[in-house]
Amino acid sequence: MELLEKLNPQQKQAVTTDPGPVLVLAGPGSGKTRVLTQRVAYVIDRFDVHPYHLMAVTFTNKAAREMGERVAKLLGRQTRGLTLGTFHATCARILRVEAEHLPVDSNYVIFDADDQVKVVKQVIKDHNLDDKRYRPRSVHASISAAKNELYLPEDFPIDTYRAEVVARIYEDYQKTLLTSNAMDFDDLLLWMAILLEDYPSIREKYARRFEHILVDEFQDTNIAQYTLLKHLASYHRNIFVVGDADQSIYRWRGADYRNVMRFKKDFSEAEVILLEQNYRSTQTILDVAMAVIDQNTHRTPKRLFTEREAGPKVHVKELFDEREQAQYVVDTIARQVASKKAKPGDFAVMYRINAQSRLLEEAFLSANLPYKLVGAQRFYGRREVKDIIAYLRLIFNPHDEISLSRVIGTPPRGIGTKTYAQLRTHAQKLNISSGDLLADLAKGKESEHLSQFSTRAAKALSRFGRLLVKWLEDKDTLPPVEIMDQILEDVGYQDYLDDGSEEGRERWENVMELRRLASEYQTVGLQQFLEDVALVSDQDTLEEGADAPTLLTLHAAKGLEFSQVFIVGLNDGVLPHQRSFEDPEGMEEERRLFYVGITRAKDRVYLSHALNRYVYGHTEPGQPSRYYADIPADLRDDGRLARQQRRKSQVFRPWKKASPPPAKKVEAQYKAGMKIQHPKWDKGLVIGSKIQDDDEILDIVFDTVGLKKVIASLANLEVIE
DNA sequence: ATAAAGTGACTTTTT
DNA sequence: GTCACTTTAT
Repeated sequence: MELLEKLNPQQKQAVTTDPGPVLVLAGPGSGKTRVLTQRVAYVIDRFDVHPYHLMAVTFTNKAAREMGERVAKLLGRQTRGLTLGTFHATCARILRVEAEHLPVDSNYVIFDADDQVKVVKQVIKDHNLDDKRYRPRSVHASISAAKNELYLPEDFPIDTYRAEVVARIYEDYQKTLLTSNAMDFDDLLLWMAILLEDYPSIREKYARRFEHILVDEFQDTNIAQYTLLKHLASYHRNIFVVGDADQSIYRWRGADYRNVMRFKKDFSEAEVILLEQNYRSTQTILDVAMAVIDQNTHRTPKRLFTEREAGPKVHVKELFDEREQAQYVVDTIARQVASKKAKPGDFAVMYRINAQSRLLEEAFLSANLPYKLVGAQRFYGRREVKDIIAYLRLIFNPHDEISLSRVIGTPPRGIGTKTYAQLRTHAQKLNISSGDLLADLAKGKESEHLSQFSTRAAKALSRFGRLLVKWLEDKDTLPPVEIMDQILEDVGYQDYLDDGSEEGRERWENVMELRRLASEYQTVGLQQFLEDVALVSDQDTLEEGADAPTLLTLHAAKGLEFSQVFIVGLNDGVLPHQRSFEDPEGMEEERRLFYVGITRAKDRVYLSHALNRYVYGHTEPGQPSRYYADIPADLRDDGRLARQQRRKSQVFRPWKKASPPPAKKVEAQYKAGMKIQHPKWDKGLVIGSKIQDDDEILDIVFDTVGLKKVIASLANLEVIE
C-alpha cells in the first residue's frame, strides 16, 4: 500500500504487525486515527480478510463514517459488510438480529437519558417513595452504574437500606422497559455482553465471524464493553486496541482505564506499541501539557515530542467577569481574522460545562460572527422535536409507554393526567400495554373496555385510538417523512405551536428541520431513523465545512484538533469542577480533561478565567484555577501583567526574554473603612485591601450585591468618604 | 381539562 | 435566572 510510506517506524509497525492481540498506546496527536484506518485497510488487503469478518469500534458515529470513507479510499473499493460504528450502534444492530434470545422484540425502541429518568420517576411514584429522598436522577445513576458493571437487578449489591430500595426500583424499572419493548443505552451493552456470555452458540457465531476486531479510545471502555470485546475476540484473538490512559475522561460513565491492565492480563501475548511522536502541536504546547499531566499520580510517564518549532507561549488572561471573558474571546478571534492572520474556522473555544456556552454565544451573536456549537442536546432535547420523535416511536412500537405518555395529551385533546392514569391502570390490569388498549378502544362500541371510562374520556380515548390505528396501518409502507407529515396534519401540530410568537415560529422551524433529517431516510426507513436519532453523539452534530469558530465542552473535544484553542473558565470550582473536589480519582480526571483540551491545539493555546462568576443568577467572586500553578513560568505569557505594563508606560513594550520586569511596588490607595462608588454596583464599603501581582485587590461590601473582590485599577472606583 | 401562576431544584461531563 | 413540575383559577 502506497500510504505506508508516510508512516513513522512505530506507526508502520502497528499497521503491519502480525495478527494477534495488539495494544497501541498513543499519545495525543500521534496519528492513531491514521494507524487505525490503515490497519483496517491493511488487514483487508494483505491478510485477504473479507470486510464482513472485521469489526471496528469508534467513539462517535462521525469518526466511524470518516474511517469508512478513508478505508474505501485507501483500498480503492467499497467495503460492504464491514461492521463499523460506535459500541452502542453496533450492539443495537446485532441485538435486533438476535432479538429472539432477548426479552424484547426486534422492533424495540431505544430510551434516551430523559426517558430513563422518566421511567425511574414513574416507578418511584408507583412505589409511593419520596422523590426528594430518592432523586430520580441519582437513582438512575446508580442503576446505570450497575448495568455498566453487568449487575442485573438480582445481582445489585445491597449494602445499605438505600441500596435495597434502589434495587427494588431497578427491578421495576427494568420491567417497565421490557413491557415498553425498550432498551436503554446501557442495556445495549449489557444485553450484548449477557448474550455472548450465556449463549455459547451466539458467542461462537460472532467470535468466529469477527476475525479481526479494532477498538478506538480503548481507555474509555467500561466493564460491559470490555466483557463483550473479550467474548467477541475469544476465538481469533485478533484484537487491536488503541488508547491513552491520560485521555480517559468518562469514568463517571463507567469507563475504567484499568481495562488496559485487564487487556494485558487477558491477552498476555499482546504486542505493545508506543506512539509518542506528536504531529499536531508545537513543542511549547506539548511541554505545558506534560507539565500539567505529570502532576497526576499512578501514571506511566510519557514523553511527547515533535519536530515542530517551539511556537508562541501559552497565553493567560484574567478578566473581570464571564461576560468580559466572552468579549475577550470574540475580540481576539475577530482581530486575527481581520488582520488575515487566521481564519474563523481555525479557532475552538472549550469549556467545562455546557452552561458556559451561553455568554459566549451571546458575544458572538452581538458581534455578528457566526459560530458552530457542538451539542446534540441542543436540538434533540427541544420539546417540539421530542414530541414528534415520540409520535414516531409510538407508531414504530405501540408498546412504548413513555412515548405514549408524552404524546397522548400533546396537543391537548381532552385526555389529561387523570384519564391517562386510568388508561394505564386498566391496561396493567389486563396485562396489555396502554397502546394495545388504546387500539382496542378505537373500535368504539365494539370495544368491551369502553365502559370502564366516563363518556367524555371514552370518546377522547377512542378518537385518539383511531388515529393511532390508522398510522399503524401505514407505518410499513410509507417512508418516515410521509408518516411524519400525516401526524403533523392529523394532530394539527403547527396550529398548536403557532401562538403568534417568535418562539412558536422557531419551534415550527425545528420541526421542519427534523422533517428534513427524516427525509434522508427514504430508503432505510423508520427503524434506522429512530435508531440514529437515539444514538447521535454531540460530535456528530458538528457541521463540516462552515468556516466559523467551534464552541464545545472539553469532553466533546476529544479526538478533535484545532489551530488555536481557547480554554475558558479556568476557575477553581469550574475546572477543576467542584463536584470532584472530594474525590481524588475525580480530581485526576479533571486534570486529564484539562490535558485533553490543551493537546487539541496545533499552534496556540489561550487560557482565561473570570474574577467574578455568575452563579444561579447572581455574581460571586471566583478564584483562578489551581492548574495555573502547574504551567511553567517560561512557557506562559501573562496578558494581564502585559496589559498593565502597557497602560503604565503608554508605550507598547513586548516582553523581553524570560526575565520578568522588576515588580514595581504599587502603593495601596484604598483602606478599610472607605466608602466608595462603583459604576455597576453602586455604593460600597471597603473592608480589606492587599497588593497582589502589581495591583491592588479590594474586598468591598456593596449594598446591592454584597461582598466582592475588586481589582482597583480595573474597577473605576470613586471614593465618597 | 387546561391555561396561568407559583414553587423549587438546578449545573458536571454523554452514548 | 431558568426549567420542570405543582397548585390554582377558569
